Amino acid sequence: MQSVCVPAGLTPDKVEAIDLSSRKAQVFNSKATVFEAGQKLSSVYAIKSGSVKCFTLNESGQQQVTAFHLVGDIIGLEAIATGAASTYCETLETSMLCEIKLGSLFDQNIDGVHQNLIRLLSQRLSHNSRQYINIVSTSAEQKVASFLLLLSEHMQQHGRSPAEFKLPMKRTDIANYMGLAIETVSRIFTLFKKQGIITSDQSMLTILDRKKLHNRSVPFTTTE
Amino acid sequence: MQSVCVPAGLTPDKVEAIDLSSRKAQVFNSKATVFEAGQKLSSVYAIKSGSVKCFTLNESGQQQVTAFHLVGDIIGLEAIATGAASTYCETLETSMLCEIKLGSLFDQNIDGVHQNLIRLLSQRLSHNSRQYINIVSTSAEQKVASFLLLLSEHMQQHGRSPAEFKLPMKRTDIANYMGLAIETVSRIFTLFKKQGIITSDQSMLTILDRKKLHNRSVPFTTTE
DNA sequence: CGGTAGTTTGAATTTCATCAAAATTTGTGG
DNA sequence: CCACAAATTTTGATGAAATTCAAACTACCG
Repeated sequence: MQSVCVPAGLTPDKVEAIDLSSRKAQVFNSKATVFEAGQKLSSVYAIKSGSVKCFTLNESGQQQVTAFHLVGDIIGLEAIATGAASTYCETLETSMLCEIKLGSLFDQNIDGVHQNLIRLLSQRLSHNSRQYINIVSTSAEQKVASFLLLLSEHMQQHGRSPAEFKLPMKRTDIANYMGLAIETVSRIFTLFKKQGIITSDQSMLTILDRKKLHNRSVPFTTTE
Repeated sequence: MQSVCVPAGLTPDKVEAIDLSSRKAQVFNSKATVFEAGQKLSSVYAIKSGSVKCFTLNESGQQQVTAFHLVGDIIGLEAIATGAASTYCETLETSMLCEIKLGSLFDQNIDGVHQNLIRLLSQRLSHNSRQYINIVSTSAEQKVASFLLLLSEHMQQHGRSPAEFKLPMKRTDIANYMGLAIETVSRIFTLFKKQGIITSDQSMLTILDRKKLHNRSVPFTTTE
């Protein structure tokens, strides 16, 4: 998961405080487009609730998922340098996003917003690096285990249960994101279920044995 | 390759101009440690010449390469948020690095250095995203082709020949970075040689047929 | 020139993708 | 609230791709 992190020092709330004119959150239906690749973008968006996926399209229209973002994340940061979005971004469920005009972050250094933004971006780089390690790992089992643990951590950091949460994305998206076939992801889920590591009721996931899950995950990204 | 990019608006030279006291570049021998994971870091480093690899270590001492950085890159950006390096960083050859104190970037917004740093970080995110796509692609051949093209682009952006350059890293490191076995990387190199796409004399690489190489690369990351 | 590190090549094995079909879940209209 | 259709997930069988193991070969360094 790229940047499923609490943006320390630049929480959505703090950022919103900068630009009062755009503090109101907008509601997006499920599968709504937040922005498109190449689109001129002069804002970033804080996710107040819900979740989104970011992806690119190749010439034959196939998706490649590059990131999932959940509550508390800020999206569109990649567009600051060029002024244009580098990926498509679509809600995975009904979501509330708060638009933050870049001008408000750039023009004046109110309340140290520059430093906060720099820290947020730096933090995002660390998270990307960690996610990179998860993906590069050769075993599909490790990839899926690490993916679930990262989601779980994010939930915990946002005051939710790390043991029980909803997976907003389809298996297809997970598979695509992890560079695996959907069948492989499915098989690993059933394997973990049989081994009593997780259970799932519809899209609710329960981590029964965190330790075992951790043992199956990528050894480089140990936080616990 | 994470961030093999010209940091537009924050070239090493520009950044150095901020903090005159630390403008002098230091020479690092090959295989020298620039910083270690967990080490307190209050500077970033601009690569004036040479190259480095960043990696993590797991409990059994195995490396996982997370990035290569070449001339023109700035390293240590991931440490800004936490104040501590998140990876080890080692030179791949004799290199010259220029230390840039973070204080000089943070304290005052001289010459819009804040905005420049923000742009640089944002740009890095885009590059990571692109590299992510290269890695997630399922075919080993695509991974290696994309890797070579990305290196080539970086060389061009730094005024060097995009068709002929030195690979500073070992096959082992490339394989590790791409999540492949070293034998697989080797086999793909020989395949590309047999097909007249590349040649290599020792560590010098020559791209003979850029178009073919591009056809073999990941379809999502097309710049050309 | 000899020894070590690094690379290449071949053969056997494992892992994962693909294809096909069944089972389950989700969404919709009555 | 239920029934039906569509979408998604699961499961099994097969094949392709990449890893592993082993050994030979080459470059590099004192």
